[in-house]
Amino acid sequence: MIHDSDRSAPSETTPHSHDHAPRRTTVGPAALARAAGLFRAAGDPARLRLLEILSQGELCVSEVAALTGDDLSAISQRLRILRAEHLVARRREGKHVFYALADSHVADLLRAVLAHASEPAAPHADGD
Amino acid sequence: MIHDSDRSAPSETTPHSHDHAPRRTTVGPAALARAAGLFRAAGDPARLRLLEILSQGELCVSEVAALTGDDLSAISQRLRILRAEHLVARRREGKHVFYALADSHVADLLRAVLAHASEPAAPHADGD
DNA sequence: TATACACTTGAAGAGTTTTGCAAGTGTTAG
DNA sequence: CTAACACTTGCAAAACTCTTCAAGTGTATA
Repeated sequence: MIHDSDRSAPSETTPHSHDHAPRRTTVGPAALARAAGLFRAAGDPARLRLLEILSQGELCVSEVAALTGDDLSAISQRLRILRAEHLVARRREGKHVFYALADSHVADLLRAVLAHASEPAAPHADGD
Repeated sequence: MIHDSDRSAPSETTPHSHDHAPRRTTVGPAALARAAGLFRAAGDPARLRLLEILSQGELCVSEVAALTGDDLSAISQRLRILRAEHLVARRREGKHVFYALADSHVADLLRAVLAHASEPAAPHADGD
């Protein structure tokens, strides 16, 4: 049996609340699912590169295709997935369709993860 | 007809008539790949919930299992994926193995995405 | 040492996703 | 109206991922 005498027991006693929900199982199942979908959409090298490219400015599909060297269909397909998660916004102008990051939150998230990924491995004292 | 301030509408066969900054990779390709892996690891509801749980404090596998009601194996498997992307850190103490978020960057990223996902749909002027 | 406990790992099956090509939609020019 | 251009979507094959169960590793205790 587990004896919690080892250390500060990680008991779920959260005495830092009076009228706010103290024991929220999660931040909200729906929000969690949306967040997971968002991460999953961004969790692909090709799509993440697309986001990174768009973070530098609005571009139309042809321009993106020219930049990455990929097929129009492939770009469009990826953009569709990104758009489904509201990561990018679409704007039509004449024959061209311009894409850009949906909002600054996306750019922020992008910056955060790229910064984290750019850093060398975090220091680990033991077992890694 | 397109309005006055047409952003150099690329109506010709060569749509690269823009005069914006150069478009090379701002982050290294390796960083991009790491970031994608990180997103992909977090892009699963079960794993994201794990991260959210751990953001509240360090826990051992049994405790997590008790909280989520999942099998030890399942938890361990997910934790492994999270650990492979350096999202969580492991610490052994006797028979127990404690997990926690790898660093504050992860907690930050988590907060950012959950905040974004918690918001209602962003207002869209047109095309949605 | 042997046993129980806590966790980890391997492997197979099910389910989901990515990809490439071809056909389809919307828009402007003639 | 027809043609060309820019992009989007459907479909089927291939690739990948998640879950589950059984067996394996490491640690503490009798």
